[in-house]
Parts: sequence; C-alpha cells; structure tokens
Amino acid sequence: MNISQAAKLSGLSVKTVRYYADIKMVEPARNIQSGYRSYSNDDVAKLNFIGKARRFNFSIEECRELLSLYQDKNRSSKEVKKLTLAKIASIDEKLKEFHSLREELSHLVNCCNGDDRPSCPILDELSK
Amino acid sequence: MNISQAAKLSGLSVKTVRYYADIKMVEPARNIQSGYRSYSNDDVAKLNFIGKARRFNFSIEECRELLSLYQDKNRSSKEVKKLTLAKIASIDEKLKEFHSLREELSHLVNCCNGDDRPSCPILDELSK
DNA sequence: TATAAAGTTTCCAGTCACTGGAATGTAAAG
DNA sequence: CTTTACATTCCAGTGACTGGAAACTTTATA
Repeated sequence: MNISQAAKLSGLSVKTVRYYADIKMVEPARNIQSGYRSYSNDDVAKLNFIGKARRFNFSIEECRELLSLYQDKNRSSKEVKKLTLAKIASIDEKLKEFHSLREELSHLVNCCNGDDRPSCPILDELSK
Repeated sequence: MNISQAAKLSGLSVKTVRYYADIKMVEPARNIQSGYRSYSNDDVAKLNFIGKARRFNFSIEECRELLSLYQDKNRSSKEVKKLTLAKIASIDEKLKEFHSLREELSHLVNCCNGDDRPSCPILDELSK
C-alpha cells in the first residue's frame, strides 16, 4: 500500500511516517517504477507499535529498542520490563515536578486579588 | 558587571544569558572599548525574574508578557492572575496525561513476569 | 614585559520529533 | 487529454537552549 494508506491505518500523519522512513525506523519497500514507498502489513504493525510507544512517552531511541525487542522472538521479558520501569520512574519525577509547580502557582493565585490595582503578589514572588 | 557575574547572580548559564540578550529579552549595555556586555543590577533582577518564571514552566513568550507587566507600574493584577490561572490549567492537563500514562504502564508492568522467557504482555499490548 | 590563561565575542551547527512548504514527478478519474 | 490527487525530495522552522570554533580582550603569572 502507499504511504497515505499506511498513515491512515497506523493513525499517524503522512509526514511522520515518511520521517520514520528517513530515520530508518520503518523502511518500506519501493515501487521501482514510481519510486513510491510501498508499505506491507508488517510495516503498518510496526508503525502502530511505534505510535503506541510514543503515546506512552517513550522517546524515538527507546522506541527503537522496544521495536528490536519486539522483533526478537528470543528476547526476555526482563529487558522490556526494565525499560518500562525506568519510564515509569521518569514519569513519576515529572509528576512530582508538576505537582509542586501547581501547588506554588495556586498558592500565588490565592494571594492575588486579581483586580485593577497594580499590587500583585505573583509578580512580587517572581521578582524576589 | 560582565556576563559571567550576571550569570552567577541569576543562577543561569552564560550561554543562556547571552541567548536572552540575542532574543532581546534582557539587553545589557555594552562596554564600548571591549564590546563586552555590561549588566546592571536591574538586568540581573530581570534575569532572576525570568529564571523563576521559566522554572514555573512559563514559556519564553509568556515570560516576555510577565516581564512587561512586571515593568509596568500601572498594570492591573488581573492580567497577571489570568496568565497564571491559564498556566495552572495547562499544568493540570499535563498532570492528567502523565497520571493515566503511569496507570497504564504500571498495569502492564504488573502483568509482566520480567523473567528470561520471551512472553511479554507489555510488547503484546504495544503491538495490538 | 612577555606570555599564558581566563573570559568574552560572534557565528554556525546540533538537539528532539516532527511540521510546513515549494518544486517536481506519477497515478487515477473524468 | 486534462484535471486532480497523491507522491517524491529538499530546505527551513519550531523551542529553548547547548556545544564548539576562531578571534579578540583582560587579567594573572613568570
């Protein structure tokens, strides 16, 4: 199938699918006459896999790792679990960060009148 | 003072401070003889302000807005509060995203033996 | 005072994961 | 046969820096 069909089936944009070909993550066959990329069902499965992994916040490099594990029938689930646990840990960090950020900001908002006068504890805090 | 002193006082890197000058966010005076950037205490206060706002996850453009409010003695606190509330809302979105991501991943990890056998529910899920 | 070291300048390139757009070529539909 | 849709490559831009090179100034040391 052509690239737009592959894009549709995998839920990615044509640009993204082409990008994944450029960076040699999913390299489809080529139609010799037209030069068009020709995607197999297997290619689409890989695109799907990558799309999901990206949505799970895995980086492109991590996707590459997962993909090679995915394609290796003799891999151990230990490796995959390790990667995933590391990902969870990094998500936890981000959660912590954003949580304390939220706390601080909402504290400031609560102190701020939000009226037409210039006095503003938010700016005061920012300038300390 | 020179750039490295300003960087130290504001807790930013020299590269970052120079970058903020390049994008016309904090434009210091110049030593005519040497061409070196010459930072005033006021400049450092602005750098500090920006550093904090960035740590609060405000984008450069938002920092620019906040900075101009900060420098406008007649601004109303309403505007600042509005910006901050919007920032909180966007943080809430991110929190929600990461939270559900975390849930899904930890569910997968719990289903995975993590042993030396190839069977792996994480990859199974990713390939669905 | 000569030289070395530290600090600064500009400029260009790279990061990450795409996205947009132009110019051009091919395929399918009317 | 022409229009339209889809495809190709290549170049540039995003955000917010960061790294590095080459050249210059200032400061410290021998």
